[in-house]
Amino acid sequence: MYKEKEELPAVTGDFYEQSEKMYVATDCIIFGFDSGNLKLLLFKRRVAPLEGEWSLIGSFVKLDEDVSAAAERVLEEITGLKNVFMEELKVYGAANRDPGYRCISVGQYALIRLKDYDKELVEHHGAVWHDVKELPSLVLDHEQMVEDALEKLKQKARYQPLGFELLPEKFTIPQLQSVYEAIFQKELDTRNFRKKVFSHNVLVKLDEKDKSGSKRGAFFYMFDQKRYKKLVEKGNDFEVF
Amino acid sequence: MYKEKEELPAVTGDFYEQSEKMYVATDCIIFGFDSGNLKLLLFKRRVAPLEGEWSLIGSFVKLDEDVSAAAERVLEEITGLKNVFMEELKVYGAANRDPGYRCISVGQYALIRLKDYDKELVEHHGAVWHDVKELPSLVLDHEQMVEDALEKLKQKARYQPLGFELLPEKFTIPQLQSVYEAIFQKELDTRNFRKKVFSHNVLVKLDEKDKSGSKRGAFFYMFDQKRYKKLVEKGNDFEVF
DNA sequence: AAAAATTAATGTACGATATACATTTATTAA
DNA sequence: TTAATAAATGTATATCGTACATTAATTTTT
Repeated sequence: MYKEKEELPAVTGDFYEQSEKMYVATDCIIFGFDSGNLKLLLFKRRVAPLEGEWSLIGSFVKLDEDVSAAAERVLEEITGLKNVFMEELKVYGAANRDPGYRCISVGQYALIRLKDYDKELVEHHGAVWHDVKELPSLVLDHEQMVEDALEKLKQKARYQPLGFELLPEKFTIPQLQSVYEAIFQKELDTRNFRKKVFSHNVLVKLDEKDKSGSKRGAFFYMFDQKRYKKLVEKGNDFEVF
Repeated sequence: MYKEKEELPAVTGDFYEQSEKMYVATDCIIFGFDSGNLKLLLFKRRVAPLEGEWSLIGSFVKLDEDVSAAAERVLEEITGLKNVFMEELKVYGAANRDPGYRCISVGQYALIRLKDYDKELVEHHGAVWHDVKELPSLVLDHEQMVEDALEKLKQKARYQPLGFELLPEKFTIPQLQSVYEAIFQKELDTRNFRKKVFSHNVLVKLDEKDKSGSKRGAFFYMFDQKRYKKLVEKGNDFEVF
């Protein structure tokens, strides 16, 4: 027999010693929506290294903490929000991505309702909302993360009802359309949009109107989570859009 | 001013000390295709811990190594193959996923041509191909990884020409259909399948026939990478299937 | 009180695509 | 020559995507 350890150093699953530490971090790409535009929450670093530079909001993953929990912790620390839509984007694992340390980062993107977050907390951390069309330079590979997140959002939003995550519970159809126009970066036809979103029977019309946007006013709607879940369970692999 | 470090422990991006090590690994979900069935390459552990148990093939990520490079290294060490389709699946980051150590794993799935790999190398590592419909129990969260990979493959294969990665360069339409039937886990209509795959003009018909599967023989085709890339560049967001 | 202004809401016709479905063809083996 | 086998092909229908213009409700202005 051959000596297993020597001939099969890496794939056998037994541990070898690493002389330096490997760090694991998570960075959050936090999206919001306001007056027709997608917004991104960025953070101006107030300590070295990279003081004064804009970056995403992140943290190291603690040794006894799930990676997803780390991202939830960061989000809550910055915005005060729990239980919002958040999902893994991608691992950023280039050996040289962070000069000086070896650190991989798990990018996670979140969609939040701009009305809900804790403004004091955000300001206290030096975090600021930026229009995604006018972003400053970001540290490290954070610009890549944002680009990837925008692309993933575009893809996912076609088959999962993500638009609703960016709006208040009560919203109007013109508002919803505006969200999707921001995500897909193109204008949509009003009539076709309505046809599509109504076709799934997951919107509940309310009696109330939103008069802030027009003289006539637009009816409020709510998204029916239960009915949506039933559709998914039935294996309905439908396009929300 | 407040003391930044105390009040903002985690989100400022500066380093705090971790008392124990965080390990980063990668596990490869390696798919092949043979006689109508999807196959998965599994590895019977020959050393403690978990000796004798089946697991995916993995490795720790080295300190000076990209995460993706680690997966490529594992794949080559096991199969002798380079430059095959491989893509990140998901991070497995539960704090307690590996008893004893804190280790996160980046799952990566690969699609390989069964004719190409180095059989001696595979056997030498104690790796064995299993039909995905008859898998043994796997260690840790590896069963979850396989399930996730199968689901992702199903999703991705609709919009990206992944089926070709599992076949030899020259293949017949019945073979190709068989691959997609294995991926989607359902039977497809011959006429509609042909209509669809030919509609994109990315298949090149050869003069040669494959007589192994029938008396009449089926013509060989090749996938035209260049023409496919042109379509993608034109922004053609088409369903391969 | 009437008119103007503004955004919300609605329907239809046409083209493209998905789906369901049965027969003929090429070749080998008997 | 016949039988057997899998490969190859076309059409009709339903569904869905897309393009496109007018009317309705309400407030503000005159």
